[in-house]
Amino acid sequence: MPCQKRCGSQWWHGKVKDCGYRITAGREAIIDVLTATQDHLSAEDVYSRIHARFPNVGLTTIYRTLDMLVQAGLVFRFDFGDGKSRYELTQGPKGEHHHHHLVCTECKRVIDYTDFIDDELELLRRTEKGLSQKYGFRIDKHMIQFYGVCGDCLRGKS
Amino acid sequence: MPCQKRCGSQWWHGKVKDCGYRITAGREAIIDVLTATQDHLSAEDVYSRIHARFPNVGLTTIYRTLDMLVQAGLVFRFDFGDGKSRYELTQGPKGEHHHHHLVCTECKRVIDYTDFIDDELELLRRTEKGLSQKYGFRIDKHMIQFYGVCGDCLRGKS
DNA sequence: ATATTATTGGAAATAGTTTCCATTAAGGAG
DNA sequence: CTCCTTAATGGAAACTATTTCCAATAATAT
Repeated sequence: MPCQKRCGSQWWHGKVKDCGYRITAGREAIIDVLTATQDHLSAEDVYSRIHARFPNVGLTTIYRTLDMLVQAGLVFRFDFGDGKSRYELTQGPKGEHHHHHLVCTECKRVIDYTDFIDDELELLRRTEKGLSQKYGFRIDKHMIQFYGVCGDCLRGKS
Repeated sequence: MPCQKRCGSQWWHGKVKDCGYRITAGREAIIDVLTATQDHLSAEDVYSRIHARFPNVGLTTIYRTLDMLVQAGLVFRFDFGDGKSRYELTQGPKGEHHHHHLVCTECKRVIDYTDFIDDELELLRRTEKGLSQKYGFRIDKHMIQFYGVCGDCLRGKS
């Protein structure tokens, strides 16, 4: 696929190049899809959204590229317990919206929350520091998820 | 499989029965394996440990039983990013050792830590309360994991 | 001891993800 | 701008963890 027009969003080019990866139209398209959504997309989700515009981008490339973006630190891979990986930008073009997740174990709905995030991040920073000292780890990222049953499912039941 | 001798550990029988499940030798064996280890076992791991003593317990039963134990709240399922689920008792017979995880993304080693856990749990309690009020969730459990590169891998590299 | 119903093992099916390999295209050098 | 090297690609096939199916078996209530 020729890579004619890629002017819109270059904020991520540096990180990708720094890791020795090339900029391609497929990668561009995947980043675009992830940038445009608030959802937690699976590889298949990304594939179908891309396929509409670029019918010749294969599912294999989606997997490969998502892996690559995870390596490069641009994307975070989540597991919400439904058997497939979900992908999200670690941060958008402007560094916005770091959040944590609240997962309904009944309907599998996932809520992003940012409430309390400041307290959480503050504690996490302290914990990260302590852990990295005690265990000699270099800590790159964290993950916090709460699991439970959402209001709808609670009402729908009992 | 006849269930001849199951006197050792009955602390979990109540929870299982309360959920309408039966006590079987296979379930007994699986709980025993999980109780006896500090590791993060996959279904296959559990299978091979059980198979030594009970050659006629099938892998399917392992999966089924682990699912059931997760439902009953006795076991927690983790995903450390290596493509297979890992299982751990939510708490041992005496409620000991609640911990969080530190995962090396290079060698996949997982360290259980309990340092800082008090501060973390205190914050989590507050967050849980706030979240459940705001979003109407009933929160059942949480998961905190840190990802990074362990000391050995850091040294082995650069 | 018996009847009911959940649990079981094994084979086969499924689903997500990875591998393989010949082809194509990105990015640096000239 | 063109050439060259090497990474990236697509599609089919392979792989692996997990689930489904079903007839046989065993756990509990009576």
